[in-house]
Order: sequence, then structure tokens, then C-alpha cells
Amino acid sequence: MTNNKVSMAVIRRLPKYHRYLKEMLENGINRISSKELSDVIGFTASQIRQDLNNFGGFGQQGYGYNVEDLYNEIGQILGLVKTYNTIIIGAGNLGQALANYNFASHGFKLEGMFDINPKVTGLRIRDVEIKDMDLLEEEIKNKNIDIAIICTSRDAAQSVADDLAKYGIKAIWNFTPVDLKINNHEVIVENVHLIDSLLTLSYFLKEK
Amino acid sequence: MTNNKVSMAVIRRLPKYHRYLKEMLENGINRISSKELSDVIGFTASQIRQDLNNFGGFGQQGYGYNVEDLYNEIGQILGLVKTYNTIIIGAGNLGQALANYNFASHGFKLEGMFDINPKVTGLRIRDVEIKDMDLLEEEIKNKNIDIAIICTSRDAAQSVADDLAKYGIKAIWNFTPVDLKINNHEVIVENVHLIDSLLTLSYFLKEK
DNA sequence: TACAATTAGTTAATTAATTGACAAACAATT
DNA sequence: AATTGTTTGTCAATTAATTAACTAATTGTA
Repeated sequence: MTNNKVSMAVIRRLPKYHRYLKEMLENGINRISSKELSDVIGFTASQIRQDLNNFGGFGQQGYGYNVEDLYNEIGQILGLVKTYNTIIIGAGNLGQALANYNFASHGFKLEGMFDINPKVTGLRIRDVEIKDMDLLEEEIKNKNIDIAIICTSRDAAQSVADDLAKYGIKAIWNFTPVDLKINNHEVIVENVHLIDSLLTLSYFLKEK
Repeated sequence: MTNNKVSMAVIRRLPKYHRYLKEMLENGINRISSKELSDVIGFTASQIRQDLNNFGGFGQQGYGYNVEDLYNEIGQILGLVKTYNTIIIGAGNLGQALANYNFASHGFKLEGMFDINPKVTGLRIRDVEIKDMDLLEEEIKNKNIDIAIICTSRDAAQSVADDLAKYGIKAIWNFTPVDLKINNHEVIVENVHLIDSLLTLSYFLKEK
């Protein structure tokens, strides 16, 4: 099924398929052809078929794809089959905003928040207490944390990431404006650069 | 200088160049070769030279690039030459977090926040009052707003975007989990899908 | 049941993106 | 001043990604 090497371009399109299929499912659409999907999602029908066939033949000639089945298949491919335990490091504005975001509905459970600032430690966000960083190692191990969401200051980020890797975290979702580098290539790092996105927008704004 | 058609792949790398060059500038590095830049930024030297030559010959054989000049050139290309006026629509957790983010330092000035919820209207975030949506049209026109940052609920997003386009906004930075579609192709739309990023991370987590 | 229409999966063709190679320009050194 | 080493800009080669074309399976209909 999952064959050798799927390109990054394909992988980054999968969440979009997942999103659109979920919407269709909610709207009671239970069958879709690559052509119809193309019309709403904006990729060519050919690309959609190519993308999906990286993972298996989920469709049926003359029929198309069953929306629910395809949604579940892609969910499986994306690893949305278990609940992942997450923590947030840095409970400032962004950290708190992300704590309030409903990632839980996608299977990402917030198990803890950490900060060095005594002004926020002890506070609770959605039933999760903000704890001191001293407790980080212990909690990662005890609560079997998979993903750490880094919302610290730029300066603290790399050092926090190094610690997290040492404590055995499996993945890091980084919101600070640095590209975190982890020597241990078992640790997955996903950098979200909001500024990069804004500057891209700015580029096109200038072009007009 | 700016020639015909620069590919999206190149454009999306520009902010990263900008980020790294800024860091070098702060560290007192005033000269860099494509090879050295390659080592820190992770693109090949050849790609760096190709990318930059889409916009002009900023380097010098035998020398490399002057960091400050290149930083400024890329800033110019990205449109970071004027201050853009921005507003945030939807003053929930994410909206408030973004209001506290220092985009201002990059030339994006927050000129207003809007919400329909009377529990938040009237509050002030960093000297910016959260106003009722009724005032949206007037403020966009009076304050010459360039960019609207949408942080509403998913359901409100498209309708808000349609209004914004009608009121003459130039660009939309969208944080809701839908792909906003604006008929007027003069309006630039940049969708930030946090969930897509998280699901990509989840994909790689599962692969291990 | 036969037949026309639909549509996935797959291979081939095309286009786009990246990498490699090299001449020309300049810097640094002796 | 001459020479060696460095490094860009650019063109060519290669690799990757996308699109098109086609076959075979299935649906829907007469």
C-alpha cells in the first residue's frame, strides 16, 4: 500500500483533501469523482488521481470515490487513528490561543502547558494548568507526550527544543520565528512561520 | 529588474532569505557567499543564485553578497518599503494573540479590531479598541486599511471576506479553516491552515 | 441483456524546478 | 603588476512534478 517515497508536495496536499472530504460528508455527499473534486478543491482531476494512487486504489471506475471511505483512508494515512498527547511550551498570548483552539477534535489532546514566568504558572486554561518548566521532563515521560508545541520567545526556542529532544519527545510543532534544528532525526520538526506567510502576502500586494 | 514570471516556489523562499539575512546583519556578518548561505539556510548554493537572479544581480564575482544590501533588496522585493494598515476581524483567542504579536516591527500596523460579540467589543488590546462589525466599512475606508486578518469562526469567514472585498480591502490573511474564495482577483488571499500543518506533522509521526 | 456513458488507474508526455558546470569578473596575495 | 583563488551569473543537464492520454472496469439505461 504505502509504497516507497511519496513526495512532500503530495503529503502537504493530503490535509486539504481531508478537509474538503469532511465538509462533503457533513453535507451528505457520499460519492465524488476526481473531476467533481477537482472543481471544488482546485487541483486537476489527473493530479487528484495521481496523488491518491500513491497510497492505494480507493476509487472505482465508472463510479468515483466513496466520500466516507476516502475520508477515512486519508485520515488513516495522516495518522489520525490514535489520540496524540500534546503539551504547549510558552503560555503567552499565542500559547494560550492555541490551547483554546480545538485540536482535540482532530485527536490531539492537550496534556499540559509550561512556562518560566511565575505570573502565568498556576493559571488554568481549559482545565490545563500552566506548570513550571522544571516539571517538563517528568511530565513528558509520565504522560507519554508525543508532540510539543513551542510558543516561547525566539531566543528560548532552540534550547527548549534541545531539551525536549533529550526528554524523548517525538515531534515538535514550532511557532517561533526560527528554524529549529534537532540532531536526532527521529524527532519530527514542523516549523510554522507566520511572518513568512505575511511577507508572501505583502509580496503580492506590492505586485499589484 | 523584476522580470516576467517568478515561480511560487521562489517567492515562498524569499521570507526565509530575509529572516536569515536579518540574523546575520544582527550578528555583524556583512559579507556572505552563496556557498556559506547554503550551509546555514539549507538550500543549494546554485538554487540561491538562481533564486536571487530572478530579481537582479545582487552579488559580485569573487566577493559574494553584501548582507545589508541583499537584506534591503529582498525587503524591497517583499514590499517592506511602506507601512501597511491592518485590522483583525474576530477578537477571540487567536485574534487577540495575533494583536499581541509584533507584526508592527515588520511594517504592519494594527489599526483596528472588530467583533460581533458584545462581551469583547469595547475592550482594548494594545491600545486598539475592539469595535462592532457595523463600523467595519467606515473604518476600512477612513483609515485606508490594506490588510484584513480574519480570525472569525469558520462559518462567518466567507461572508466576512465577501464584505471586506466589497469595502475595498486589498488583501486578506485568513486563519480560519476554510479556503476563502474571492471573485475579485485584485484581492490577495493568503490562507494559513494551522490544522494542515499539524496533520503533516502527524503524517510523519505515523511513518516512524 | 446489451450498449452507451462514466471514471479510475496507469503510462506517457510535458512542463517546472533543481542542480551542475563553466566562463567571466573580481579579490587577495605575492 | 602579475598571478592565483574565489565566486557570481548564466546556460545546460537532470530530476521532479504535473498534465494528458488511454485502457479497462463499472454504472446506468434502453
